[in-house]
Amino acid sequence: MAGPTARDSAPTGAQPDPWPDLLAEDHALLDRTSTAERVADALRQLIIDGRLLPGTRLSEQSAGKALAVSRNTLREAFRLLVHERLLVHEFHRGVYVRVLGADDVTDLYRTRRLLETGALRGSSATRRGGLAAIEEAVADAEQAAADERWLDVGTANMRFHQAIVALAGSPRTDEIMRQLTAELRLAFHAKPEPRPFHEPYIARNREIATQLAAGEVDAATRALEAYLTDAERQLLDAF
Amino acid sequence: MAGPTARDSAPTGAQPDPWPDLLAEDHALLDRTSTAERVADALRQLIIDGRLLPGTRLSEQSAGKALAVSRNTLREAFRLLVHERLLVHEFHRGVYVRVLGADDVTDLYRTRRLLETGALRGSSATRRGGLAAIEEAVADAEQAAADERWLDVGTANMRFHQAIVALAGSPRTDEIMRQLTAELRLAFHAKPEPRPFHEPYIARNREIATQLAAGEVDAATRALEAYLTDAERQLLDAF
DNA sequence: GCATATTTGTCCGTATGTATA
DNA sequence: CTATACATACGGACAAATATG
Repeated sequence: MAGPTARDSAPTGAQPDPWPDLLAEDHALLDRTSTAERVADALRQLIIDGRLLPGTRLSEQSAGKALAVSRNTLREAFRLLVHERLLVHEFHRGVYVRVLGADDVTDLYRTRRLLETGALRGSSATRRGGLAAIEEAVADAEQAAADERWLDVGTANMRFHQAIVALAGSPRTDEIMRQLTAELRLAFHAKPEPRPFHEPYIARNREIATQLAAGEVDAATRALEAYLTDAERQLLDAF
Repeated sequence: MAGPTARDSAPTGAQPDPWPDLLAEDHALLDRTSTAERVADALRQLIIDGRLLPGTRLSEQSAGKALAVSRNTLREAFRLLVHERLLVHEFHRGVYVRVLGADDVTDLYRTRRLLETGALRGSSATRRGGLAAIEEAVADAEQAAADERWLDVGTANMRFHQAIVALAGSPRTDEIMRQLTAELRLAFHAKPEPRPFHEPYIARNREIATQLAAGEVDAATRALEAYLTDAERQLLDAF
């Protein structure tokens, strides 16, 4: 699998290869990827960053001109993002940045609870590298809060939860969690006050991280469940 | 949101509307959907049914001719299925029906364990309708086994697990599980002997269903975990 | 309610780049 | 190395549906 593109025939000099292994991996370098995927990446980032707000219409013509791609290519990118639930597609009417409803928030937290508490329970004190990632996310959130960079606090908080799910050691679960958090951003961007949505949870993240480091998995799981319940209610109250 | 397409103005006659609410919902009727999605549905079904085996190459030209759609439309459908991991896309080489590796099987079962046991734990004796769906899936599997329809046994078994996850009451979780089971079919189709892969589990499904009906959630969870461990090992032994 | 303009859905032709016999 | 086949990406065309005046 994944043909290594063998480069047996080195140039017959003594000089070592000045290009270390940039090939042989996936790397977005030198567009070893389709433009549709790159367009999807760009649009996804715009949505996650809140520069394309929920409800915004993305016309094929204007978006295609802005991104300098043809309509066909753009439509392929749209399909990907619709599949990720970041866009909605209304037949013969175009695509829009998704607007979450209260039921979406409820469902997102239900799914998160399943994944996150399951990952905690399953990782019985193992996986030391995973704890390091959790610790780092908490530290980043604390630093960002000290600098009053509330949006970065939100990003670090999400990295914290991503790191918790990573304890399960499953690439597919990681990918599922990535999509859920991207979708959750839509709810955050609907409300323009980042500070009260993120600040209260820094201390609770710290507490959970400490409990995990001490091997108190059950306590950490209960704390995480309470965390998710409170965060969900806070988001729902905004509706 | 989700514009209800209000039909306030009823026709002013005494006659009741002969067309009950076919509008106002999603409805696949009268192709209220794009051809790309229909093509994706068709291809997905072909893969799930094993009529397109893992490793098969799907050229744009021949597939487009067979399905009578243009290459552009076909490419949109390909993007969807690649995103669902049923196809793989090798740049400038085309798309292929995915071939699972041992690591994929391991990861699939890791994720299933997380979802299925989590759904069981979370559904503390609630949701009676959910138990009915579980019971029905088990009964279907038993009937199919009696008729020696082993492929249908496999389908019913998967419905059983889908019904377990449905206890979580989350549409997103249901959708995730759907994709996982579709992906798992790829592993089954790699091995052409359906009977030994499905038959041994019918009795175990029955046991789990009985335990659930009796409210013995912990026992059912342990039985389900053992089930998944055994099924995973059996698939891995086939490599 | 009607006529028009705009936008999407779908297809086709084609130039370019890439992989493979 | 060349030739062939194919994927990539673009642009144009037309029908169908929707939005607008």
